Amino acid sequence: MGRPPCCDKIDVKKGPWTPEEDIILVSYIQRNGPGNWRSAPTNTGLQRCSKSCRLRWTNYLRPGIRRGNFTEQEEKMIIHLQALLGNRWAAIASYLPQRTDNDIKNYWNTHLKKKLEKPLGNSDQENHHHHERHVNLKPRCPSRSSEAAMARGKWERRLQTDIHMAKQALCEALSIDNKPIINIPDNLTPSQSTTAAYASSAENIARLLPNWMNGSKKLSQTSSESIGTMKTCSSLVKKQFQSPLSEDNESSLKFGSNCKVNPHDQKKNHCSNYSYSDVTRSVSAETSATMFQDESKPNMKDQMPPLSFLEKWLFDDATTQEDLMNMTLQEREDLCTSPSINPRATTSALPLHYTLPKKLPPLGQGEPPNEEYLQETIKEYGLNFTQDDARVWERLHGNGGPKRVFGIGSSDLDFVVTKTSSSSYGITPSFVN
DNA sequence: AATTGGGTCAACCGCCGAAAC
DNA sequence: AGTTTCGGCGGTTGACCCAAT
Repeated sequence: MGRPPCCDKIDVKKGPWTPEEDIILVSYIQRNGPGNWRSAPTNTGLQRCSKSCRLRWTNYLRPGIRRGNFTEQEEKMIIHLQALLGNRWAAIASYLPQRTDNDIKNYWNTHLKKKLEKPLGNSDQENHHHHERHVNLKPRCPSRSSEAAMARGKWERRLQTDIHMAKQALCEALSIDNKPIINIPDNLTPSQSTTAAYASSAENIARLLPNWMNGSKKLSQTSSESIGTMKTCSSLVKKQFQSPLSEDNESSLKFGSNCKVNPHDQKKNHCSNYSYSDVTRSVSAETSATMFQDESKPNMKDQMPPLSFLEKWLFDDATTQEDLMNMTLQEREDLCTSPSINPRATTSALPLHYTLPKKLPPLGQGEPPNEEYLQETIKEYGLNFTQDDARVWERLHGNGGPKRVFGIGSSDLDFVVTKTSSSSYGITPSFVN
């Protein structure tokens, strides 16, 4: 005997998700956190398989997702990373925190692949050759020995790890200044960046939850404001969740007066069917991103820092790339831990690479905040710290123990729903074992 | 106005390793 | 230890849109 199945495979619904289904799923995730997909269909009454729920969340509903309008920088990064890593879209997506692997894959298949195959103009041609140089690194030639291929595989993995480590170090170092780190291209206004139907996930959630940020015209500026708006949202969600498969009267509550929405018309109407589009604009992706913790995407102070050495390397600068390529692993590690890049690195013997746990514990099972951890964190940030620090946690507990998830509020889904802090200290109990 | 063909992208499929029983 | 499912991933499909004819 093995595991019991998560859902009845016979009555599973397929095809596009309806807004009602989205609401049900979002509500469920607000209560239970992402990760427990197995129980999602049974607990919500959704006629979807767990896999479909997970996919819907990770590719579409998850906050912090930006859709469409790939910037030139993103495009270059994808091209370079694809050349370096191949079609490992999940790995590539980990360098573009706001993009899903599915989106990147689609964008590659529909835009970039063709673009690179086409004969190009002068400036593009350089990129093309540049790209080809990378592509040619790949072990395509069957005459190559398997040892060479293996060595290359190892080298790629090491390089990937190194890049990741360096990026995180840079993220950490640069985010200390509390600079705005969200990476919205200059040429896009907030509304432009979310013009597509179901454009940003913040928009999605707001669409599903009309009072999501009710009463906060501006972006939430203080934590109390955020809490207030979250309260509104939360109570609404609770209310909705009590009768998720409700009839028209409730769906009109959810979607406003024009709520007879055919999902396939959404693209046409560009959200005009929804009465809360203005409210939606007041929600930054960043704000909403902190309200959920995704289990598959490292939050790691999520966004990219300003153009870094590594980004330069990823984008254009062949010289820089060669420099990095020529570095030994040790040298690259030194770069990552250099105090000039990461002032905090000197105090830590721990690797900067921190992998987020894949699962969140069920509500109520998180451990209480650890005193030692709190003291260390307060020492590091003062009393007003608002984020957990995995590095501190790991320094105190090593790799064996339970791991703390980044981010107050972001990982504390219980808080989002119940509005009661999970701990008297105000930090989240989001541990995994 | 009708048809056609290419572009786009959400969602499904199948595989694999890990986890649960 | 063996079986079954889950979760994650990459490849693919098919419905929809839109411009060209």
